[in-house]
Amino acid sequence: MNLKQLSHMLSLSQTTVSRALNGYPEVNEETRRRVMDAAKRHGYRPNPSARRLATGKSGMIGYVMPTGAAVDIDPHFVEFLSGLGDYARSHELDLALSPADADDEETTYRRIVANRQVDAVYISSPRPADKRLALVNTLGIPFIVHGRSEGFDFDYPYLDIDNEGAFHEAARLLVQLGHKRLALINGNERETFAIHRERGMRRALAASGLTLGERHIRSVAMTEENGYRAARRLLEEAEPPTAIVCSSLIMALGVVRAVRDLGLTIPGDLSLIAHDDVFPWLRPENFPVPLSTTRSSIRLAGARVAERLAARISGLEEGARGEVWPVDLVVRGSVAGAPV
Amino acid sequence: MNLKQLSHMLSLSQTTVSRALNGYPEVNEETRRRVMDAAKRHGYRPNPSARRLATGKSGMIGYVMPTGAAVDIDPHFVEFLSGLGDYARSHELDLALSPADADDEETTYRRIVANRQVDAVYISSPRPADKRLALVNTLGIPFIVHGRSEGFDFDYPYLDIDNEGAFHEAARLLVQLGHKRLALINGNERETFAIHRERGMRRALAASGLTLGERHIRSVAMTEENGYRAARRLLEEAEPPTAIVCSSLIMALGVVRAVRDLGLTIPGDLSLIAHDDVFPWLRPENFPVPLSTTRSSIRLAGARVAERLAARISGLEEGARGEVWPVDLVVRGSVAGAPV
DNA sequence: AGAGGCTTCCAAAGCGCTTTGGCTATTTTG
DNA sequence: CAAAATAGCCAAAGCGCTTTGGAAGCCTCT
Repeated sequence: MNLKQLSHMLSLSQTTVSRALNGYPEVNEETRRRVMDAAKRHGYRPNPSARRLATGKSGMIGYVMPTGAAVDIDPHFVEFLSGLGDYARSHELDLALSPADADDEETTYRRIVANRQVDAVYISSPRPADKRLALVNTLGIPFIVHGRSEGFDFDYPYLDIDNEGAFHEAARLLVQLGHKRLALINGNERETFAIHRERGMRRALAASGLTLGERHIRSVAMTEENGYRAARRLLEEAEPPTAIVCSSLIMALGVVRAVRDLGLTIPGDLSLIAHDDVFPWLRPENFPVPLSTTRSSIRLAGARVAERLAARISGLEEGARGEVWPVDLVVRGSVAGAPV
Repeated sequence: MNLKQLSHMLSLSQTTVSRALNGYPEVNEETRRRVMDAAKRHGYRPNPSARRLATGKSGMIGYVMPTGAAVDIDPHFVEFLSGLGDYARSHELDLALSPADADDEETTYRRIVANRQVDAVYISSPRPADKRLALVNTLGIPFIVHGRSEGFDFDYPYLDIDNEGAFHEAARLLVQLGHKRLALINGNERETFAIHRERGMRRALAASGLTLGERHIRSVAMTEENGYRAARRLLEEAEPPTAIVCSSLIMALGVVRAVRDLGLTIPGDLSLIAHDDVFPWLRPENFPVPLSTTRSSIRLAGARVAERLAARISGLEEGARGEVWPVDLVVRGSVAGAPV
């Protein structure tokens, strides 16, 4: 059932039927009802390919997905996607994942924009002065960044959590508990979120005259193994930290294992706080010692990004509005006063 | 730059240019070279929307993604996607994720097929007599199932791993080591892979005159917490199992925690084998006691599924070929002879 | 030399929608 | 009451590609 057939069966022109269905004003309300009704009854759905060709809109949200044998998509992505999809579904949007060579995403961005394959894109895990940002900004496609970049002379729309504030609070708590030697096991130091977290932690320490030595920061890919290694190195030093803040639950698994291997205990010898993106399959309260966390649902973020993208596509949202979500500090058994 | 302009600039008809570009025979080889050359020089790329409208082919692989507040996409998905994307990239295919109400995926399948939004789909986590299979089969869109279903009167193309064989081997090893009370912590019992694993394990036990009692099987969603709970229940019974086979690494985390909480040891009191889909961020060799696993890279499976879908789209693959990959049994420290 | 067959090209008709530019009544306005 | 505005509808022109149905030119064959 296509427009032609439908309009013929209603003895109306395609123009009128099209307009009736798309809510244009120049059509009699009763006619509109007739049309709407017939469309529903016959299950008419406009062909998206045709509509896309005519309007240039695709009804899709795009994501350029870096791939390659050496590239690991991180498990956060699926949770984010889950939220994004949840919203997208209710608004008849589909997602287009365009795999790209991790070393050359630009070509792919240009292609999907030139071909009008998607109405908007979202960008994740931005770095300072991230080239993708500058690119989509000049390409002029609606976009939202999940996270933040830095060092641009233009503003851009983003959704981020208050990483700096979160880690500031975490560190502040530890300092208040008497800890003097803190360490940070961070994610990739080239990503903005990691920079912000470090910044927040330093700020909290500085407020009490403490510092975060170079040897007390580890920036690594967020795997269990890296968490373990980082923790071992830290804890085997001459003056080991008495508290660690850690950028992910998965790394925290490794930290806990390291602590055990060294015959230490949490929170007796070491206090631990980790950031929790809220995975259904790994929960901080189920750690051997319930883990204190800075918590923010990445899934909700996905839904919100989808919502804002939809708003941008339909012109409801404009400008470079940034949105920063506060992060909960959830204290559980893994923190205690500094050992004497 | 579109076809019209290009053909005009070459003083050829659109027909000829189109044919030259698409490799049709009815065009002079020299003309073809001229056309190809000019196309490349001017960076001409056919508009996919137009092509799609004309041909009905979209250049996309589809996946219907169940969503909803209660639906958790499992972290395996992202690894699979990673492999899929890796292959898709090299063949200029994009992925279309269509979010669907988890209770009504049919509507979405019908929509993407009717609208010709994708050239092929893949189906994951099938169940016996899975409705999606029957549906796509009648809808007549190329597809591949990742996993297997059962109980159909038609064949279908799939890629699966030898779950039954894997768990058979795992159980057989444990039996050979003298274990008599084995338990299985499985995934959702309604999914075929879980059924196959149970079947494999039962078969191994039966071969030695042993059985797997109802109380020695737990079928749960694959989270750390569920692994913990299942293990506790099993181990707190009057006659606890001396060996557990577990369907996922994530659940195995929980099992390990339960064992510790009960003051038991691996492999002294309990031998443990888990299935490993090969995540970059959680490796069995890094468990407190290196974990024995049945191993199969889900990422490679993703790449293979993409490859076969591409072959099906272009007509290179036909029929209902099933492909079953063998699974490695990797023995590490977590298994030992049954306690005396 | 004329019929038949290739080769190589083209004009034009889709694909199914949106949108422009009218056109005809009907209503409002001065 | 004529003129102007408005409401409601339509025909037709795109959007940019593929594909159908020729057609012209040149060979080959009898």
